[in-house]
Amino acid sequence: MVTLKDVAREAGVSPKTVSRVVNDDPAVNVKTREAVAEIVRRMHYVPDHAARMMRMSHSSVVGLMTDAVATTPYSVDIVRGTQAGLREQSRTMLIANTDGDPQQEQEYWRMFRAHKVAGVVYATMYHRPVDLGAPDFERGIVLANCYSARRSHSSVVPDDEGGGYTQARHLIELGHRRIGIVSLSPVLRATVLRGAGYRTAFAEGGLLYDPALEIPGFITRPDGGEDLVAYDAALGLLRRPDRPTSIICGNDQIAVQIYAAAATLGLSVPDDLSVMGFDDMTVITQTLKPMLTSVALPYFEIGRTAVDILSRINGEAEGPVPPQVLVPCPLVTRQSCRQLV
Amino acid sequence: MVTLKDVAREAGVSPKTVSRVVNDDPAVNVKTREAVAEIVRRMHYVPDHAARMMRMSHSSVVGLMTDAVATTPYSVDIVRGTQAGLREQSRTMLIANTDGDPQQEQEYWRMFRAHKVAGVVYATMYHRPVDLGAPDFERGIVLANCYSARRSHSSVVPDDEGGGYTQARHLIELGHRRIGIVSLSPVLRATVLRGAGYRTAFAEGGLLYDPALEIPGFITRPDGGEDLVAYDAALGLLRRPDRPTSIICGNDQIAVQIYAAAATLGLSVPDDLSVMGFDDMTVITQTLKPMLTSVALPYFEIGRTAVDILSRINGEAEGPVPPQVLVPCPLVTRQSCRQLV
DNA sequence: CCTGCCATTGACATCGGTGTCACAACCTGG
DNA sequence: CCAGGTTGTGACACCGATGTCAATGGCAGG
Repeated sequence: MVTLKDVAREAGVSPKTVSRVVNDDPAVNVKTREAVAEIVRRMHYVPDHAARMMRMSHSSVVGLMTDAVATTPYSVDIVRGTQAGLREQSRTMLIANTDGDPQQEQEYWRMFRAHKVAGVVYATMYHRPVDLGAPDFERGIVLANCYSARRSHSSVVPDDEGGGYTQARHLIELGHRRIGIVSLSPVLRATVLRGAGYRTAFAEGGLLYDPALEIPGFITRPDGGEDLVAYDAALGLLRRPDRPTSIICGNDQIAVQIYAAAATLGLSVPDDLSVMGFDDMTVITQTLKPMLTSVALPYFEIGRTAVDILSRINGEAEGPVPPQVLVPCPLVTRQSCRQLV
Repeated sequence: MVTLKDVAREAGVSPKTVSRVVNDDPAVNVKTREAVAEIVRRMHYVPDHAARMMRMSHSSVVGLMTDAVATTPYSVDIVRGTQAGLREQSRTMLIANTDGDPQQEQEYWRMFRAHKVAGVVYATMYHRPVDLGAPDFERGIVLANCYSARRSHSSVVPDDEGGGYTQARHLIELGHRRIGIVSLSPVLRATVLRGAGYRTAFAEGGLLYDPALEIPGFITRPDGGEDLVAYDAALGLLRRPDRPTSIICGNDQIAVQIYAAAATLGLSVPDDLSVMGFDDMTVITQTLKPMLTSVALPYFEIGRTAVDILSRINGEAEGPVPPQVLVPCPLVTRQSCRQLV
């Protein structure tokens, strides 16, 4: 391990001067700076993070605590987004996955303290309220994809209401007047918010919201798990005499089953039925025939924004600290929705 | 921040004694130990990672370098598996996602050095050879889901050959004699290995391998991207007069399109056609109607095993350091394959 | 009672950086 | 030519832990 002192000896200056060069302190003569910089390069000197951290009493590492990000495949994009944001500040992150276990979570909070992380992004798999177990943690905390039940922390969440609006609006603009909805479990906040979005779009388009056309595609089992019943839900909708010309899905998995139901009934997508997904899981949306039009969950952007807010909280960046940021859910148009004449 | 000294003062002993207690050094009187331990708890003392790391000149953090794990959704399970392994050693990981950019990769190697990570798990999205740009890195490196082109590092990879064998074997056991294959791009190592597995199983079952029944489901564009053409490939296979009774897929996305092709031709899965996936992306396998039988890529296990090997390399655990570990790909039976009478 | 060993504890140096402050050399304007 | 300022550099202490080694006290054996 080559240290400051080694470089200093080689360069014939004091360690402090090398430190200055490494840290871009302007109070160094240009000639000295260049000479030292050259030697730093030549010797492959890398400042010791531990020593620096010890002296400065805080780290350049940010903690990322997640509950079970991995189970919804694309929510890892929160991780990617977070990292992209940190990279610009040349920081890294320590990652901690709790699998939803409070015990593990406690453990990881302690670890974050030990590492003196510069802040924590707390991300969840579902858009939901959380109540951080009062972790006596001095640095900033930002919630990603979840929000504080007691409004004690800033949060960055997808604009589910806007997403629902976008779904409905697009179909209405294509001329659809009878729109079915196969939604997520009604207990989810996303479902409620998107419902509001649908209603707004319907009202704007002069459509009546018909509760009979909205059916849950997932049902919650007594054990807390969920069953995907979108296939049956879709059959129910599509066998009605006044069957909808299009269906809005709570997520892309539901759309897969809608396709299957349509195939079963001999209906063609999009000729006989338009289908609109949510989440934009490319593994599904780009794989279905025809490819699925969907509204994307902006996970990457959520992660990135969370980092932004974090540096504001820590006073490293200018700008206000909003209690909540809504990140828009963009429409991704593919081939599953058709214009009605 | 509560320090050793604070605890020592409070306990009326020297800092060194507190250190001994915290580190379970047996050379401490039982009474002293208990008294100090109590105060440590009461004061919420957490040892400063930076100071410890500096003194010990290595960290308890392991680096995880990935190329683009996020684009294949379930390969994040490598991350989860790695973490699960580290947790048992009460370690954490620094995560670095290079997006396949060598420049970023260099940067992150430097950072890992700065952090004095205890080792690195280098994971890739596809099972492929890699050539680490000779990072002058003293600690252990283990490759996950990839292997060293120059055999210079240990690697942990899925047993693709075994996986292919498992796919074919299961169908043969169900009585299938005409088996179509819609494979991944032929340039992938996985495709070659699984091909070998198919042949072994075919030979064992007394089947002839017919090249005309194997068609790529992905084709590589000139720009390096890939197009999913499994739908057309499947139509080709299924329109043959001697159409196969079952199809082995290179991954689950291909299976989605096989289902679509079958629906187009009025064939029912599994009555008219059995379909066997690969990867076991639950988002797909549990969503399709009927649910897809598939062979799982054991990403979680790969990550976990990599951590194991790493601690052997670093001499923290007993056991030999194998140059390569093959992790088996287990069969996950669902409803898409049927027994032929 | 003395010697030597063991169990326990503490003083001190040290890891690799950075903050503080002193100091030398060089200006600048009166 | 000098007071007062500016610029560039280094000496030194310190961050919080742990390794080394010495010191202390108790006890067994001779």
